[in-house]
This record gives sequence, C-alpha cells and structure tokens, in this order.
Amino acid sequence: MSLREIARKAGVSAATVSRVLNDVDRQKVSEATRLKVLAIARSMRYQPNPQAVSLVTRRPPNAVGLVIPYNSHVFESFYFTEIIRGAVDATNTGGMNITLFVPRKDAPRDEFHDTLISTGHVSGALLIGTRLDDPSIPAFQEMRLPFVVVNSNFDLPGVSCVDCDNIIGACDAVRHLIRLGHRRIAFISGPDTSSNARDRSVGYRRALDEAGIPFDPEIVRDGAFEETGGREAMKSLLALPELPTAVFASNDVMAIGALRAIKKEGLTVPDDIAIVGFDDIPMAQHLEPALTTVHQPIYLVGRRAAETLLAQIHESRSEEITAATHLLLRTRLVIRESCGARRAEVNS
Amino acid sequence: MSLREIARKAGVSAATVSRVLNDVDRQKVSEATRLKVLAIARSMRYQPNPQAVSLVTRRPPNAVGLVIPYNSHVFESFYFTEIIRGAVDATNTGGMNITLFVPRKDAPRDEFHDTLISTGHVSGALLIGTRLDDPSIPAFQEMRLPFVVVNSNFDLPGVSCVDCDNIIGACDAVRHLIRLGHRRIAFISGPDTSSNARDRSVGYRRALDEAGIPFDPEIVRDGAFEETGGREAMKSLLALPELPTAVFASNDVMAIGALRAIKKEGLTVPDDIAIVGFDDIPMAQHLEPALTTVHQPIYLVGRRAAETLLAQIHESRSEEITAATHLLLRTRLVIRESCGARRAEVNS
DNA sequence: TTGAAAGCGATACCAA
DNA sequence: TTGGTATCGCTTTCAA
Repeated sequence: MSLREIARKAGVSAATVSRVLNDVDRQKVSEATRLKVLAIARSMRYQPNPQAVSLVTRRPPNAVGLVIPYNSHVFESFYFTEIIRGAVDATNTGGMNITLFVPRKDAPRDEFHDTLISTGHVSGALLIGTRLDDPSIPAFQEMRLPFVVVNSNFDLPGVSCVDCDNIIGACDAVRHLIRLGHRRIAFISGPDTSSNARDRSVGYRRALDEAGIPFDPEIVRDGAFEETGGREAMKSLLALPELPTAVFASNDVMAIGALRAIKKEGLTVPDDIAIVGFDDIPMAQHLEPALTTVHQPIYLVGRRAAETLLAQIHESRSEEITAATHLLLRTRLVIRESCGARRAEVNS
Repeated sequence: MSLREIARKAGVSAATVSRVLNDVDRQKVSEATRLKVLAIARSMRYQPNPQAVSLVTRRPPNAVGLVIPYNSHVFESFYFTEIIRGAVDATNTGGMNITLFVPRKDAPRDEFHDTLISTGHVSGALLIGTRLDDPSIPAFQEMRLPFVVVNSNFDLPGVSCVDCDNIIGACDAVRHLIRLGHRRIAFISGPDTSSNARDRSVGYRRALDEAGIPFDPEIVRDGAFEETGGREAMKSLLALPELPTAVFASNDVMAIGALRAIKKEGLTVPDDIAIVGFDDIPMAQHLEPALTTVHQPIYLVGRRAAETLLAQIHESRSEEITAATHLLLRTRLVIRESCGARRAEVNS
C-alpha cells in the first residue's frame, strides 16, 4: 500500500499518483488518469506514510506537549480539566494536537528529555504544575523549543508565564474581610515552593498594610494546600487565647479543612469566624455555608497559555526575536455565605 | 545538524556516525573514532531526525490516542483526571506516550479521521465518553487500528470495553435501601444515550424485582446526569401525593440536585427521604449529610483499559487473532449518612 | 575497522 | 500531460 504500488497498478508513475492524491498541479493531470488513480487508491485504502511525508515536506510536528508532573497538585484538581479545555480550544483551531507528558517524579532526566524534547514529536510545550527549579526548563531552553509555564508565575529570564494575578486576588479577598470589619484575620498559607502560594501571601500582607493592620505571625499557619493541612492549621488557630474573627485560606481545600475544624469545635461560620478561600473549586458552592472565594479563570489561563505558545512557535519559525510574555489574568471575588457579607448587608 | 554534518566534521562516514550514536556493532568501531564522533555530536547538540529514523526503522508510533469528545460529560468530571492517571501509569511503563484528541462535536468526520487515524501518530486509541453510534468506531475498525472503549459498555462485535459493572453497582445501591426498609424507592435516571445510565436503570429494576417490589414508573424521572436535572426531578417527585421514602440517583451530581430540592422543601435527609448516589465524586463526602454512593474504581478503569489496548496493539502486530475484551470492574457501595444506615444501626 | 551504496516512502523539479 | 530523478536524514547490508 505504498505510492509505488498504486503507481504500478495504475500504470503511471509515482509522481503522477502523488500529484493526484495531493491535488496539486490540478489541470496538469488528465481527468482519466486522475479518476483511475483515485479509484485504485481508494480501493486499496491507501494511507500515505506520515513519516515519509514529513521527512520530505519538512513539516514541523503539529502537536504541542502538555507537561504535567505525575505528582502534581494540579493533577488532582479540577484545574487540569479546565486548562486542557482551554488549551484544546486554542490549539484545535490551529490544527495542533496535544500530547500529554506525565514525567514521573523519579524518572531520570534523560528519559524525560528523550520522550518529550528530542523525539521531535512536538513543536512546543505547555508546562503545568512545574516548579521553579524544574530541570525541564533549562532543557527546553537548550533545545530552543518554545514553552509556556501555565498557572505559575516565575520570574525567570526568557520564560513566558500565563497565570492568574494571585497577589491582587488574595488582596481582594482580605480587603473584603477588612471591609466587613475584621481586623484579626488569620492566614493559612500554601507551600512556599508554589509561586501561587507565595503570591497569595504577598496579597494578604498587602491588604493588611493598606488597612494599617499590623502583620501578626501568630495567626499565620502553613496548610500545604491540603485539606488536612487546613484542618490542622485551624485547630491550632482555635487553640489561641484570642481567636481570629476571620480566616483567609490560601486555597479552597484548606478552607474546607478549616471549616470542618471550626464546626467540630462547635463554632459557626461565619458568625463566630468568617472564612474566605481561593480557587472557587466546584465544591465551594455546595458547602454549608457556601464558600466565599476567589474565582480563577482557569479555562482562560489554559487558553491564553496555548495561544501564547502558538504565537511563540510561530515567531520562532519566522526567526523573529521573541520576548518572554507574562500574562496575569484577573481573578474575581465570589461572595457567598462563609464570609458573612450577606448577613452584614442585612444588618446595615 | 544532520548525521552527515557530523560525519564531515569527524572525517568519517555517515555509517560510522550512525554506528557510534546507536551503539551498534560495538567492537567494530575503534575507540578513537568513537570518542571523536561522540564529542562532536555532543558539541553540536545533535538530535536525530525522528521522521527519518522511524521511516527507515519502520518503528511504529510510540503513542496511543486518548479520544474524548469536546462536549462529553466525562470532560467535566473528575473521571477524566483519574482515567488519565490510570492510562498514564499503564502506558508509561511501555514507553508509550498519550496524545489527546478532542474532536469538536461539529467537526466533520474527515477532519477527525485525518488528525487521529490516518496521521499515523498513534498505534491505538482509548475512547472515552464515546457514544454507541460514534462514527469513529467504524473508522477505527476500517483502519484496523486497535482501540478500547473506556467507561462505556457497548455490545458491538469486535469492540473491546473496560468499564465498571454498573448493573451490579446500581443493584447494590438499591438493595441497600431495601435492606434499610424502603419499598417506595424513586429513581432519577441518566440519559438513555449513555450505556452507564442504561445499566444503572437495569440494576435498579433488578434489585426491585429481587425484593418483589413492583416497578412503578410514577416514581422514575430523567435527570440527564445533571444537577439541575436532579433538582427538577426531585421537585416533581416531591409534588407526588405519596412521597417516596428513598431516592436512588443515577449519579452524584443529580443526587446533589435532589438533596438541595429536598432541603429547600424543608425536609431532611435521610430522616424524611434517604438518598443514594452513584460515582463517589470527591464532593460526596463533603455534603451534609455526606452522600452514600457507589464508588467506581475509575483509576483502575483507565489503567486496565490502557493495558488492554497495549495488549491489543501487541497482538495486532504479531498477527494473532484478537478477541474483543469486555472487562467489568467491581464497584463498591460507600455507606455514609444520606441513606440513614448509620442511624438505622443505632436504632436496631 | 570503515565506507559506499541501497533503500525507507514520499515530494518536486526538470525534461520530455 | 507525464515520467525520471534527486532529495529528505537515517539505517543497514556488503565490500573493502
């Protein structure tokens, strides 16, 4: 089922078959041979060998990689799906496919290098859940393979990122609590290895500063972005002689943990303690009380990231000088019940 | 940066460079040239052209496709991530990559055919959220490209499926309610286009039959696997002159909708009406009351599906006759609060 | 121990 | 309107 076989059966040359099948030099081939070749190709269910085609056409791979470490938090969250959705929407229009790469934490660097970067299967990559010190970043740079870091915000030279503005998002959340009259606002932070977690910490402090509220390390805990972490953090906060009146949890699952800890203690949210989370995971609206949280436009992050990557691939081909992009998308505070805002409105 | 260039710089032939780089005919190449070639290749950051390599080696693509229709329910759920995790675990060991294909609903068939099947980028495919009448199924068969349907259970000749046993799962759920004393058990079904939904209906009826409870179409509603569907269905159920004492919702999001409808009516779960769902989505345990539901081993479904696919690819290469596999994994009833079982235990 | 040369399966230019 | 042929980058006999 090669071009040649069809040529033989049709009694024409391979060149002619190629012309017919690719519909080039349209008028330069007689309708009779055209139809004959077409008929034979169809009856033989001819499929061109893609390797041979791309070898000769030097067509770049029509795929981008989506790299997500196996043990990433992102993997467990709904982020993943939304990001993919966005990336798919952006790449589909360009006729690009997405190839998934899930390097295992313990995989040797070479293996990763082999599978993704050097195989030549992709024209670029989207990196999710990647850490600042990830070895794949210099690897990509070395290979001059375009890539975009998604949902992290690194300040690395030449590295493009698309993320939400976590600083402003966190700031909005804390400002909201301050506006509701809170001044003793505890903070449950995420792991320092995450740029998102760091940025949210910055936002927390910024809001405090703005309001002239002194930062009090006493009421700050690390919850590692996990529910148990949030629960433990809240427990320890509840053991304080002077309880905070509000808690800003750096993500929703920690907020859920905190919520449970508070309930277990017999206190109520938001009356005794108000809670605001971050992420707006699907569960947030179903909690009781429904969680006030910072919504991230994750779909859009995925979409913009893919668009940025596509642009970079394009630019890298046209030899243009590509500047690193830093795109920060706006978050949106979703006011539900856990912060007590609705109650506050009623009272006022 | 081709083989030839290295050969030129090293003053040897392309054949020698190939031997060195591929580490073949080990002793047949002098250590001196070996090192020289290696050094030059490294310094030039040589990467073989993958197209050329696989053209000559006739090596089959080391990737399988993961096909998931853009508008699939699966896409929105946590299923997706778990299936991918499983598939990744299974394929990683075989050195296979996963390429994502997300055909748009409105995409012309040819396009899909082109992108996935005929490009030769994949050695097989995993089909998720695929409907029985999906045109890609005959397309795959035509191309003799191995594929496995994941998380659906089709009775199509020659088609392999890996799924949970939804009939038994649903049966278990309803049996449990019957054991708790319920006899008027409403059913909120999923869309008939889904084999899962159909199987769960079958399980519902089977459990009823076993217990000699007559099937009553009066208390069966279609909730379309969506939360609003579940809510509406429950509303309409609550308008009945004689209320059901329990509801089996065909999936968890409909159960959540039902739960809300019941609460809104001022009734309590499980005291007034018991609820059992299906899926065990992450949210289930966080609901109040926590949802009793049927847990699906989704990770394992993904994993087994990929393993099945790999085996089929292997067999298809060795010209063995491949029988279609139908693998049904066991579900597990997770008893929480919404069915009232714990309360019942206390009372007994 | 090395190299020349014949493919792999297509495309595309130049003649005819 | 067609065919011959070089070429893409690499692997792999077969000779030397």
